[in-house]
Amino acid sequence: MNFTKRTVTCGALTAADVGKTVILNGWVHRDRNHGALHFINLRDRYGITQVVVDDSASEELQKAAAALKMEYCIAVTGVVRKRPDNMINKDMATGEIEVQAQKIEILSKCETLPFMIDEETTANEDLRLKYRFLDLRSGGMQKRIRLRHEFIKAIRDFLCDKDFYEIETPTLIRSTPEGARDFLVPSRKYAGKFYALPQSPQLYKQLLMVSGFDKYFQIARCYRDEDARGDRQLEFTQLDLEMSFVQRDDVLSLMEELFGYVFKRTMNYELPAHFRRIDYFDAMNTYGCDKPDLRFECEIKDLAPIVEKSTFEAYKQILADKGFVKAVVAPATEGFDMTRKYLDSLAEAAKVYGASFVPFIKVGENHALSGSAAKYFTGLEEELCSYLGAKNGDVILMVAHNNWKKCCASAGALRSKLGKDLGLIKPGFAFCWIVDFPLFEYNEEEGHWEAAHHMFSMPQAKFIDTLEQNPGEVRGDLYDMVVNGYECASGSIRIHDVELQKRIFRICNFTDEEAEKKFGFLLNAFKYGPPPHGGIAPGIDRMVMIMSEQSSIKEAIAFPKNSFAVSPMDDCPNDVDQKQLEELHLAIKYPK
RNA sequence: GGGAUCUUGGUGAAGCUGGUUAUCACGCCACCCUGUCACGGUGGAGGCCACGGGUUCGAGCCCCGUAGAUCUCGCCA
Repeated sequence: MNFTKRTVTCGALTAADVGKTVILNGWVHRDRNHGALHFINLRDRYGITQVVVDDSASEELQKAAAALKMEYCIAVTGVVRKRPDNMINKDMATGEIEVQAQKIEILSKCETLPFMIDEETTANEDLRLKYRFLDLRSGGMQKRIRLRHEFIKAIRDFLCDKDFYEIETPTLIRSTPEGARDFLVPSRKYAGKFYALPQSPQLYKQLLMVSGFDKYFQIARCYRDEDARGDRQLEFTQLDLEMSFVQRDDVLSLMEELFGYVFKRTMNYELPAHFRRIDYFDAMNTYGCDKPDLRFECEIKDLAPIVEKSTFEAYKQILADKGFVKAVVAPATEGFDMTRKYLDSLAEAAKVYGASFVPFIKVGENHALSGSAAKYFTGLEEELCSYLGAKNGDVILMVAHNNWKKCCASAGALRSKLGKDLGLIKPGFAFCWIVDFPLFEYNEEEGHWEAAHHMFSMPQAKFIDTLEQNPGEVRGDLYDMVVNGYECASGSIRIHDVELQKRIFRICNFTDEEAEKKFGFLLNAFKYGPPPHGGIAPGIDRMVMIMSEQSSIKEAIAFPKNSFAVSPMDDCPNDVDQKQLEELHLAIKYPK
């Protein structure tokens, strides 16, 4: 096809180009027609350039300009000229110049838009996804997709400089038990058999270690057939990474260096040389979750010592039953009233995680207490306030539960909501490591232990001899990287010993025969000189979401699915032909 | 599977304790305009207020149901 091909992009021209004849290709972003003077903002991925058609233009050119509508794709031939001094637009990269059009060619027309192409699209998400190709034209989406590209490029540059190999692993793999639900792919050649899409390249990267590729990474697509969330899609991208002959701190240091480099390069943001390391139990007790947002304080305190002395019988009973009582102090905040209604909304947030009610105490002058639970602490006013560091105007919120995790999580929900609502969150990026996770957790429904992380993580040395005696006490060489309250990477030092691996399978209720059948290829490989190894896998989409200060992972993905795992644009998932089903030896049994 | 919130011209919103002609901004169409840059001005078109029932003299508003959306609990090694 013949068209007038661009000689420059819409972001390139400066005062240095004045006098040049240029050709621009792009979309009509804004169109300001003053009759005999007509401005057209022409946009492409690189920027926006102002095109002018004035009364010196031929009648034909003026007509062509008048026919333009928003988002027409056009070619403009013209001469770069400096704008008059008082007409320079300092907010535009190309604001010093404009292009005086000599010829305008319409490359393609555009129907009336379903929504405006702005910096950020305000239309509801369903419509944005249906017209994702238009939504992606917005300034915000363009920036985020660019950031994602630069982020991945910086990762590749950094790791390749460190002698890592980028190696691809299969996306049609065998389905393995445990973990998330697999996406299955039916086999045509083998009736009744299936491939699975990988939840992660976990086993392959371990096998690569056995093969001697001692520094591996991959920008890997992963698939988990679970319900979506704000920060979770069923299809997502990880930086999958593994190294041989390393210990935990080697992996953590590498990540600190990597993210320091990447944040500096892509955002000119300085990260600390080392990220704080927090023991899993400390994180739960202090922040109420294993992915704390460290951009604000508002720490959770154990209230048991004070409650013991109080007359709060309901809570004392919970403590007597080996339960837990925790408190969060909502700091007095200018312009924010702790109304009854707001306190109720806090209680609702905590109840989601198991708290049955949330007593509160308002602190007045000289430790005067009021509120639903104040009466139980008569005589303890000063002690309570100094223990919690509560001052005049603060509100003390309490939660209790027989279950430690639920007590922590309820308090964590309070902390989290207060951080957002009271504006306690400081700008920036707060990285930390959560370390020493328990290796196993008990599955009440199934009635056996299972891996908290996955079955290939190394128990810490001091537990190895006595794993079976009390699996709940065993801590693993596990680590999560957390940023601003999001789990952004998860990793571990792996097991590389056949016997130890078999013991872990047994604790997780796999017989030797089952383990051999399902993981035999890994156990077999471990017979042939496997190196000590470990790794980590940061989530790319989630990092880009956080870096661009978004709260939805969809903002970091070009073509995401909606919350019901549907793509409204191409209407997927969709029906397939009966013939396809027959080739795959499948029959559909519809639910009632 | 559960919970919360929501659904009003193409888009985003307003619409109070139910009251007659459903309001505003952007967009769209027509015309005017020589320095705009989210241009401005004048005029115009465009709505069974998601769908189906119910209460009422009267429903965008109240009640019930259905569908869809967003967030969330469970789930996510």
